[in-house]
Amino acid sequence: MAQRPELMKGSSESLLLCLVGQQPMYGYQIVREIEKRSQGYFRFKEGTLYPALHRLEKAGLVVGRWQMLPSGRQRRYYYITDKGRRTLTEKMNQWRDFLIAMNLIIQPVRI
Amino acid sequence: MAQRPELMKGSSESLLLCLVGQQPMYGYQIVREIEKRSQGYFRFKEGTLYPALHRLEKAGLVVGRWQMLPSGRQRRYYYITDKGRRTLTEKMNQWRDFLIAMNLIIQPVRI
DNA sequence: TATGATACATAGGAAGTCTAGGTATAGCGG
DNA sequence: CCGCTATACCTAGACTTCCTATGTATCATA
Repeated sequence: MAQRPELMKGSSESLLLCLVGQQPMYGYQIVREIEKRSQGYFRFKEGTLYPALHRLEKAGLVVGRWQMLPSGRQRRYYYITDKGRRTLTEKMNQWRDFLIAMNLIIQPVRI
Repeated sequence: MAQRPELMKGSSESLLLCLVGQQPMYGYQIVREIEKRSQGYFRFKEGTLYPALHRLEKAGLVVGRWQMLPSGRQRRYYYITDKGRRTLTEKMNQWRDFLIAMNLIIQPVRI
Protein backbone atom coordinates (compact mmCIF):
# COMPACT_ATOMS: atom_id res chain seq x y z
CA MET A 1 0.00 0.00 0.00
CA ALA A 2 2.80 2.38 0.79
CA GLN A 3 6.46 2.29 0.07
CA ARG A 4 6.54 0.85 3.55
CA PRO A 5 3.39 -1.13 4.11
CA GLU A 6 5.05 -2.48 7.25
CA LEU A 7 4.34 0.89 8.83
CA MET A 8 0.77 -0.05 9.44
CA LYS A 9 1.28 -3.41 10.92
CA GLY A 10 4.65 -2.29 12.18
CA SER A 11 3.80 0.65 14.36
CA SER A 12 3.37 -1.70 17.28
CA GLU A 13 6.85 -3.03 16.86
CA SER A 14 8.12 0.52 16.51
CA LEU A 15 6.51 1.41 19.79
CA LEU A 16 8.04 -1.58 21.53
CA LEU A 17 11.45 -0.93 20.07
CA CYS A 18 11.22 2.71 21.04
CA LEU A 19 10.36 1.88 24.64
CA VAL A 20 13.01 -0.78 25.05
CA GLY A 21 15.45 1.63 23.45
CA GLN A 22 14.75 4.16 26.20
CA GLN A 23 15.41 1.61 28.91
CA PRO A 24 15.41 -2.18 29.24
CA MET A 25 11.98 -3.48 30.14
CA TYR A 26 10.08 -6.68 30.63
CA GLY A 27 6.80 -7.54 29.00
CA TYR A 28 4.36 -6.81 31.75
CA GLN A 29 6.13 -3.55 32.49
CA ILE A 30 5.84 -2.52 28.85
CA VAL A 31 2.10 -3.04 28.89
CA ARG A 32 1.69 -0.81 31.92
CA GLU A 33 4.20 1.77 30.77
CA ILE A 34 2.51 2.16 27.39
CA GLU A 35 -0.88 2.45 29.00
CA LYS A 36 0.40 4.97 31.52
CA ARG A 37 2.23 7.15 29.03
CA SER A 38 -0.59 7.17 26.53
CA GLN A 39 -3.00 8.01 29.34
CA GLY A 40 -4.90 4.80 28.83
CA TYR A 41 -5.17 5.04 25.09
CA PHE A 42 -3.00 2.06 24.21
CA ARG A 43 -3.64 -1.21 25.96
CA PHE A 44 -1.46 -3.93 24.55
CA LYS A 45 -3.02 -7.34 24.78
CA GLU A 46 -0.72 -10.13 25.82
CA GLY A 47 -1.59 -12.01 22.66
CA THR A 48 -0.20 -9.05 20.74
CA LEU A 49 2.71 -8.14 22.95
CA TYR A 50 4.53 -11.40 23.48
CA PRO A 51 4.50 -12.59 19.87
CA ALA A 52 5.71 -9.11 18.87
CA LEU A 53 8.57 -9.23 21.36
CA HIS A 54 9.50 -12.67 20.09
CA ARG A 55 9.55 -11.39 16.52
CA LEU A 56 11.77 -8.49 17.54
CA GLU A 57 14.11 -10.89 19.26
CA LYS A 58 14.13 -13.31 16.35
CA ALA A 59 15.00 -10.37 14.09
CA GLY A 60 17.92 -9.52 16.33
CA LEU A 61 16.58 -6.10 17.28
CA VAL A 62 16.32 -6.91 20.98
CA VAL A 63 17.67 -9.59 23.26
CA GLY A 64 15.73 -11.02 26.15
CA ARG A 65 17.43 -12.09 29.36
CA TRP A 66 15.76 -13.90 32.20
CA GLN A 67 16.28 -12.24 35.51
CA MET A 68 15.53 -13.84 38.87
CA LEU A 69 13.98 -11.67 41.51
CA PRO A 70 14.78 -12.20 45.19
CA SER A 71 11.24 -13.49 45.50
CA GLY A 72 12.10 -16.24 43.05
CA ARG A 73 9.91 -14.77 40.37
CA GLN A 74 11.20 -14.73 36.81
CA ARG A 75 11.16 -11.76 34.49
CA ARG A 76 12.37 -11.55 30.95
CA TYR A 77 14.06 -8.20 30.39
CA TYR A 78 14.51 -7.02 26.84
CA TYR A 79 17.53 -4.98 25.75
CA ILE A 80 17.84 -3.18 22.45
CA THR A 81 20.74 -4.23 20.23
CA ASP A 82 22.91 -2.12 17.94
CA LYS A 83 20.94 -3.44 15.02
CA GLY A 84 17.77 -2.60 16.89
CA ARG A 85 18.92 0.96 17.42
CA ARG A 86 19.67 1.43 13.75
CA THR A 87 16.30 -0.07 12.88
CA LEU A 88 14.61 2.22 15.37
CA THR A 89 16.10 5.30 13.73
CA GLU A 90 14.99 4.01 10.37
CA LYS A 91 11.48 3.27 11.61
CA MET A 92 11.15 6.72 13.15
CA ASN A 93 12.11 8.27 9.81
CA GLN A 94 9.55 6.08 8.07
CA TRP A 95 6.93 7.07 10.59
CA ARG A 96 7.67 10.75 9.94
CA ASP A 97 7.41 10.21 6.18
CA PHE A 98 4.17 8.35 6.64
CA LEU A 99 2.69 11.22 8.64
CA ILE A 100 3.77 13.70 6.01
CA ALA A 101 2.13 11.62 3.28
CA MET A 102 -1.04 11.24 5.31
CA ASN A 103 -1.26 14.98 5.84
CA LEU A 104 -0.81 15.59 2.15
CA ILE A 105 -3.87 13.47 1.48
CA ILE A 106 -6.01 14.74 4.31
CA GLN A 107 -5.12 18.39 3.85
CA PRO A 108 -4.24 18.74 0.18
CA VAL A 109 -2.23 21.81 -0.78
CA ARG A 110 -4.50 24.40 -2.38
CA ILE A 111 -3.08 26.33 -5.30
CA MET B 1 -4.27 -2.97 20.64
CA ALA B 2 -5.68 0.50 21.04
CA GLN B 3 -9.10 1.69 21.98
CA ARG B 4 -9.47 1.70 18.23
CA PRO B 5 -7.33 -1.06 16.79
CA GLU B 6 -9.06 -0.39 13.49
CA LEU B 7 -6.90 2.70 13.20
CA MET B 8 -4.00 0.66 12.02
CA LYS B 9 -5.74 -1.54 9.58
CA GLY B 10 -8.28 1.18 9.05
CA SER B 11 -6.16 4.09 7.96
CA SER B 12 -6.59 2.95 4.39
CA GLU B 13 -10.33 3.15 4.63
CA SER B 14 -10.02 6.53 6.32
CA LEU B 15 -7.96 7.77 3.42
CA LEU B 16 -10.48 6.51 0.90
CA LEU B 17 -13.40 7.98 2.79
CA CYS B 18 -11.58 11.27 3.14
CA LEU B 19 -10.91 11.48 -0.59
CA VAL B 20 -14.39 10.51 -1.66
CA GLY B 21 -15.69 13.00 0.88
CA GLN B 22 -13.80 15.77 -0.84
CA GLN B 23 -15.27 14.88 -4.20
CA PRO B 24 -16.86 11.83 -5.83
CA MET B 25 -14.25 9.61 -7.44
CA TYR B 26 -13.87 6.30 -9.17
CA GLY B 27 -11.37 3.63 -8.22
CA TYR B 28 -8.67 4.17 -10.75
CA GLN B 29 -8.83 7.91 -10.15
CA ILE B 30 -8.40 7.38 -6.44
CA VAL B 31 -5.23 5.39 -6.98
CA ARG B 32 -3.69 8.13 -9.08
CA GLU B 33 -4.95 10.94 -6.86
CA ILE B 34 -3.51 9.39 -3.73
CA GLU B 35 -0.21 8.76 -5.44
CA LYS B 36 -0.10 12.30 -6.79
CA ARG B 37 -1.00 14.03 -3.55
CA SER B 38 1.37 11.96 -1.46
CA GLN B 39 4.11 12.63 -3.99
CA GLY B 40 4.42 8.98 -4.81
CA TYR B 41 4.50 7.75 -1.25
CA PHE B 42 1.21 5.87 -1.28
CA ARG B 43 0.51 3.49 -4.11
CA PHE B 44 -2.70 1.65 -3.55
CA LYS B 45 -2.74 -1.78 -5.11
CA GLU B 46 -5.90 -2.83 -6.84
CA GLY B 47 -6.11 -5.86 -4.60
CA THR B 48 -6.25 -3.45 -1.68
CA LEU B 49 -8.37 -0.70 -3.18
CA TYR B 50 -11.35 -2.49 -4.64
CA PRO B 51 -12.07 -4.76 -1.69
CA ALA B 52 -11.76 -1.71 0.56
CA LEU B 53 -14.23 0.27 -1.55
CA HIS B 54 -16.60 -2.67 -1.45
CA ARG B 55 -16.33 -2.82 2.33
CA LEU B 56 -17.07 0.90 2.58
CA GLU B 57 -20.08 0.48 0.36
CA LYS B 58 -21.32 -2.55 2.25
CA ALA B 59 -21.02 -0.53 5.45
CA GLY B 60 -23.14 2.19 3.90
CA LEU B 61 -20.41 4.83 4.08
CA VAL B 62 -20.26 5.35 0.32
CA VAL B 63 -22.46 4.47 -2.61
CA GLY B 64 -21.11 3.46 -6.00
CA ARG B 65 -22.88 4.43 -9.20
CA TRP B 66 -21.94 3.20 -12.63
CA GLN B 67 -21.47 5.97 -15.11
CA MET B 68 -21.24 5.48 -18.84
CA LEU B 69 -18.71 7.57 -20.70
CA PRO B 70 -19.39 8.76 -24.27
CA SER B 71 -16.72 6.27 -25.32
CA GLY B 72 -18.87 3.50 -23.90
CA ARG B 73 -16.47 2.87 -21.07
CA GLN B 74 -17.88 2.20 -17.62
CA ARG B 75 -16.72 3.86 -14.45
CA ARG B 76 -17.97 3.31 -10.94
CA TYR B 77 -18.11 6.62 -9.12
CA TYR B 78 -18.27 6.56 -5.36
CA TYR B 79 -20.19 9.14 -3.35
CA ILE B 80 -19.96 9.62 0.38
CA THR B 81 -23.19 9.18 2.33
CA ASP B 82 -24.40 11.05 5.39
CA LYS B 83 -23.41 8.11 7.50
CA GLY B 84 -20.04 8.14 5.74
CA ARG B 85 -19.54 11.78 6.59
CA ARG B 86 -20.29 11.20 10.24
CA THR B 87 -17.94 8.24 10.24
CA LEU B 88 -15.26 10.31 8.56
CA THR B 89 -15.44 12.97 11.27
CA GLU B 90 -15.22 10.25 13.87
CA LYS B 91 -12.28 8.59 12.15
CA MET B 92 -10.41 11.87 11.88
CA ASN B 93 -10.86 12.43 15.60
CA GLN B 94 -9.61 8.92 16.27
CA TRP B 95 -6.65 9.54 14.03
CA ARG B 96 -5.82 12.70 15.95
CA ASP B 97 -6.10 10.86 19.27
CA PHE B 98 -3.93 8.09 17.93
CA LEU B 99 -1.22 10.57 16.93
CA ILE B 100 -1.35 12.21 20.34
CA ALA B 101 -0.97 8.83 22.03
CA MET B 102 1.90 7.87 19.75
CA ASN B 103 3.71 11.09 20.55
CA LEU B 104 3.25 10.52 24.26
CA ILE B 105 5.06 7.21 23.91
CA ILE B 106 7.77 8.36 21.55
CA GLN B 107 8.47 11.63 23.32
CA PRO B 108 7.53 11.01 26.94
CA VAL B 109 6.95 14.09 29.06
CA ARG B 110 9.96 14.72 31.27
CA ILE B 111 9.25 15.90 34.79
C1' DT C 1 -0.57 -5.56 -34.16
C1' DA C 2 1.63 -5.16 -29.97
C1' DT C 3 2.16 -2.38 -26.01
C1' DG C 4 0.76 0.52 -22.32
C1' DA C 5 -2.80 3.02 -20.08
C1' DT C 6 -7.42 2.86 -18.49
C1' DA C 7 -10.93 0.45 -15.54
C1' DC C 8 -12.97 -3.04 -12.99
C1' DA C 9 -12.69 -7.45 -10.26
C1' DT C 10 -11.33 -11.76 -7.38
C1' DA C 11 -8.58 -15.77 -5.27
C1' DG C 12 -5.10 -17.10 -2.27
C1' DG C 13 -1.24 -16.23 0.70
C1' DA C 14 1.22 -13.50 4.22
C1' DA C 15 1.17 -11.03 8.38
C1' DG C 16 -0.53 -8.81 12.65
C1' DT C 17 -4.15 -8.38 16.35
C1' DC C 18 -7.54 -10.20 19.23
C1' DT C 19 -10.03 -13.60 22.07
C1' DA C 20 -9.58 -17.09 24.97
C1' DG C 21 -7.25 -20.05 27.37
C1' DG C 22 -3.20 -22.02 30.09
C1' DT C 23 0.58 -21.95 33.92
C1' DA C 24 2.46 -20.08 38.19
C1' DT C 25 3.59 -16.96 42.29
C1' DA C 26 2.46 -13.32 45.74
C1' DG C 27 -0.42 -10.56 48.69
C1' DC C 28 -4.73 -9.28 50.77
C1' DG C 29 -9.27 -9.45 52.91
C1' DG C 30 -12.82 -12.26 54.80
C1' DC D 1 -7.71 -21.28 54.66
C1' DC D 2 -9.93 -19.62 50.50
C1' DG D 3 -11.00 -16.66 46.90
C1' DC D 4 -9.66 -12.72 44.48
C1' DT D 5 -6.56 -9.62 42.29
C1' DA D 6 -2.17 -8.45 40.53
C1' DT D 7 1.95 -10.01 38.65
C1' DA D 8 4.39 -12.55 34.82
C1' DC D 9 4.94 -15.46 31.09
C1' DC D 10 3.05 -18.10 26.96
C1' DT D 11 0.23 -20.09 22.79
C1' DA D 12 -3.58 -21.62 19.47
C1' DG D 13 -6.98 -20.31 16.44
C1' DA D 14 -10.02 -16.91 14.37
C1' DC D 15 -10.35 -12.70 12.02
C1' DT D 16 -8.98 -8.85 9.21
C1' DT D 17 -6.25 -6.37 5.99
C1' DC D 18 -2.82 -5.98 2.39
C1' DC D 19 -0.28 -7.90 -1.32
C1' DT D 20 0.69 -10.80 -5.43
C1' DA D 21 -1.09 -12.65 -9.25
C1' DT D 22 -4.41 -13.13 -12.48
C1' DG D 23 -8.53 -12.21 -15.36
C1' DT D 24 -11.57 -9.31 -18.33
C1' DA D 25 -12.18 -5.48 -21.54
C1' DT D 26 -11.55 -0.94 -24.05
C1' DC D 27 -8.73 2.60 -26.13
C1' DA D 28 -4.69 5.16 -27.95
C1' DT D 29 -0.29 4.94 -29.80
C1' DA D 30 3.88 3.23 -31.96
